[in-house]
Amino acid sequence: MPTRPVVTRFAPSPTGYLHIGGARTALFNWLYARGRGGRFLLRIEDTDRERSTPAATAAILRGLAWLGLDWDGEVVSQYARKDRHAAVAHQMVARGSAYKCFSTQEEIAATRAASDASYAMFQSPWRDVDPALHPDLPYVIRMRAPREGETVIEDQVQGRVVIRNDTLDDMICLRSDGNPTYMLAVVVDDHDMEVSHVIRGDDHLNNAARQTMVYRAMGWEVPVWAHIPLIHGPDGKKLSKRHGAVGVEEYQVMGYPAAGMRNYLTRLGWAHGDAEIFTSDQAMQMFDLAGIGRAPARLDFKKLENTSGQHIAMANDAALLHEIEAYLVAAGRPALTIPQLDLLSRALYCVKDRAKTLPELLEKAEFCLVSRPIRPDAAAEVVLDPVSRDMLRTLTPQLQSVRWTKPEIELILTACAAANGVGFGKLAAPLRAALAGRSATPSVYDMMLVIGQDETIARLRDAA
RNA sequence: GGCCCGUUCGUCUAUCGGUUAGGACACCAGGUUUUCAACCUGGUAAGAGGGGUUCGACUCCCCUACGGGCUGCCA
Repeated sequence: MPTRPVVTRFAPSPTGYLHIGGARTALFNWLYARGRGGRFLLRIEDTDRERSTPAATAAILRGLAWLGLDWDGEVVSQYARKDRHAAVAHQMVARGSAYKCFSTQEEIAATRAASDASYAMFQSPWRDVDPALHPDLPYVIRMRAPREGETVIEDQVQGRVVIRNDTLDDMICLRSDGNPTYMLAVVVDDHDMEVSHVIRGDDHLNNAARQTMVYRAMGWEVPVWAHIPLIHGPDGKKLSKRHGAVGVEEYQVMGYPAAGMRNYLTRLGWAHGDAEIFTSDQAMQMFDLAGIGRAPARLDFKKLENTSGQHIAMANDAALLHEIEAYLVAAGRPALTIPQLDLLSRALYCVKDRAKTLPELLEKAEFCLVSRPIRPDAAAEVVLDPVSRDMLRTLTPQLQSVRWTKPEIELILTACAAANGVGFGKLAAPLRAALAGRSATPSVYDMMLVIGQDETIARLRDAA
């Protein structure tokens, strides 16, 4: 295998959001390059002018940025390189490895219809026509693909794949409007960008054979191929809208931290022994093409949540706070005030290891984010049942008419318990049953500590 | 239709001819715990089917079934 600098790339077509599968492909390329001191490039495949949109490109860039997948150099627009592609196409014609075809789409369709085998490949009647006899009409440039022999793809994931040349037709390289097709553009760009490793979805495995022909025709070095299986939905079917979240930004809105997302996606369809939870730096060191599985992997939200939770727990507090702020923006939720941020940062130690997602973390930190003093009309509140109310009355008669948040009630009950020498669990049980949701919260002690209930704590200590 | 790829616990996977087929998530049971979460212990659970090759096959070969992809002037 030739040794040249490692250069990988991610080359999405801007027709929508950044697909979760595309994100994983980008991640693999990024890990491979970054782990080997190579370069990771980004190219937008926008040769299809009908469907490419600037908004889609922006969404893709946003998605990559959120996942922390940084690329080297400028974003390359494939469309902007159309002249170069056309030049190569004509160069191939000059070399005899491609030819001008004047058949129109209607003619091709008619030929197919007249044929017995409706699946028959189209064989252009212009393949061997003397150029001197060419009409002055619009034409496409087709590859003069070899009809004998076979093309071999040495794939790092799928192994050695042999494709008979007679099963490949003369693909179009240059459209009749002078624009290149994907099949030509991708090869020219990868060559010009000095891409050494093409890591992409296995839906391109067959294409690799045709693209190899272009490399050969131009005398260019063929890159190392690695065709990775696509991601499927939980039901094993191809991932689609009906599976719910397909775009990466949806995952950001659901509150998964980028590091957890990266870890999960890396581990989805790739393994390195028993390694499960790792940082991106560790992933870069471990990542290799040999560890990529050959079968499509299914998305498993349970495992994603677990991985996500472990990353939240191991996150650096400052970084986590920033991530939370970014999450709130992405989710369209109100930003936290400075005092709230301050309180939250103090509460992190007792809430971050018990949340699977960012919104869940916020929910468990509700006790320190709610505005104080708690007012009867506060949004997050509960109405006490008679038994619980009675309990509260034993210590603080003036509390009867006030409605409290759940954590607040537990706080009060703790003081209550301390005063009566009764265990909190015993006293709180009936009340807890009456509380809707039974949402998990940090320990009362931690909550009081965070919100500065030092006096209450002191009283508890005395009682104990 | 043709060609190509794939198939180990429910899920992600380890194994690269010889293992009681391992780990993780999920699940179940028990423990710990002043709540929840966390944590600890244990448990259920897998080589699609059929032929070969071999002393020996999850590992190699063939067939079948199932799943996926390509077969576009889409990428």
